[in-house]
Amino acid sequence: MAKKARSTQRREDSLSPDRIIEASIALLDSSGENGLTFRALAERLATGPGAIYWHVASKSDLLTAACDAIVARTLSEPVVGATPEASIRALALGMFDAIDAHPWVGSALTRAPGQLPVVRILERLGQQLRALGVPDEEQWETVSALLSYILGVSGQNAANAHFARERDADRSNFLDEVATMWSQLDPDEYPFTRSAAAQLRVHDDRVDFLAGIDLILGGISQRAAAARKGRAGVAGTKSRR
Amino acid sequence: MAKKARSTQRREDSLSPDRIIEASIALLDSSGENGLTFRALAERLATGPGAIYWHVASKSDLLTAACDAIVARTLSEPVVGATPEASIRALALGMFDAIDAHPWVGSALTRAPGQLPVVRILERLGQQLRALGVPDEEQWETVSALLSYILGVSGQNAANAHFARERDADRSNFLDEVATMWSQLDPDEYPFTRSAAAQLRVHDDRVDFLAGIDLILGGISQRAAAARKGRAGVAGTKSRR
DNA sequence: ACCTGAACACCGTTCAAGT
DNA sequence: ACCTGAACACCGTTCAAGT
Repeated sequence: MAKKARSTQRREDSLSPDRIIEASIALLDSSGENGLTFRALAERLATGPGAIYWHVASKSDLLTAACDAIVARTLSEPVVGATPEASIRALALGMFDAIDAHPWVGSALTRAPGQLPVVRILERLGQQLRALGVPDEEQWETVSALLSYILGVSGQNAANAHFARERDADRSNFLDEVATMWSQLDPDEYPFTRSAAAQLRVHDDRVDFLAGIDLILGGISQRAAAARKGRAGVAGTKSRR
Repeated sequence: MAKKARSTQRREDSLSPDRIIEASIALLDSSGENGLTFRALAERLATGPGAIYWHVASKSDLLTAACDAIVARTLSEPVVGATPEASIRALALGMFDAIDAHPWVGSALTRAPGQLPVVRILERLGQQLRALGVPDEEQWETVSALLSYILGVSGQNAANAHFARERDADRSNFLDEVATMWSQLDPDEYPFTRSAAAQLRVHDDRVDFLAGIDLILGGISQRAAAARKGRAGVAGTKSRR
């Protein structure tokens, strides 16, 4: 057999960042956040823990890279022809579903501020806010609000999934435990939470998530309306902040 | 010397959950999230790691308890006579400042879903939403949105502080690094993020945070206005969702 | 009832040594 | 250039044994 022509030919099963990331995703999906271990990973890749460090700088980098792979996949469809509001909703729901499928992505996102996976989301949101006509000076705080909300829900979802895994391996079971705890709180001190316990049992995370996005979008459009009115009416009276 | 009268008298320096929690807070404030260690804690309390387990069930319980102590302190002032909106703003800002002073509280909150510290915040928000006249069926999703946003910002702040500590011990230095990274992104793929890099350098977290709260409050009032209009006008046309 | 501290079963990371 | 795997410096948690 003549040797292969390609000069950078490698053994099919040799290590590479991509193979390591794929194995990490598989491990995280099957065993949760603390299932990702250099030793477990090495076993899965039929190598030693040290080998992985040739391709990857640290565990947190690896987690961020795995997270980024999921985010990039999720944001891959461009969503043409929709209104900016619809695009933001679609983008947000896409992220929600991705985190629902891979809860560890939620905590990875909140632990990688300003890193590539977060930037991908920021960019998409920002472009839609521009399309929506949000004035330049308000774009940063508006995109920050949307992003914080999305990351907040992500983190909560991840934490719920993590707790459910640790405690009883069932998620609705865990929510039920929390609801029971809430309904046993002191009625004088926690009237709202007690009544909310019932809602907690029947709520739909996805619907609640979208309701929050709509609330923020509503705030954006209200602010835009106020700005229009301000421009049309008398000078600077009643301006914001 | 006659022995003291109190029957449950203990050595002044004996262990108690409270002393352990205070020592934990001191440790977390001075050495960050992973400064809290049973060995370091034991040394500070002049005892062994095993002794702590007599009073505390696990590390995550301890972290939640420390977090709860800060949250309870922060929410202690009742804020009388203010409008519901102003109360929500004050409450949110209080939490923001507390997390700014104790960044580890941010990540502790996001890792304790449905637990006491989160419930305290939920309750206060919920009571103000009732005062605001948000209808019963909308209270849950509204309070969820506010809470997710607050927790999202908390988590981001905690992550920023954590990263800054790990990398260069200076926070604005870290934001500068991120801003530089953003400004070097591909202009075609990341136009928004590149232009946002400038804002990142000069922004004020606290102002941005409040702007997000105002956006959500705006969405709430807009929804209320739409509901009033719907009731006054023709039947169910233009109803939400 | 409360405390001690050694021991267990793990971690991430490094690094001399190999190919 | 890439891989091996033992070793280092940690962890949280348990538990027999003490007072």
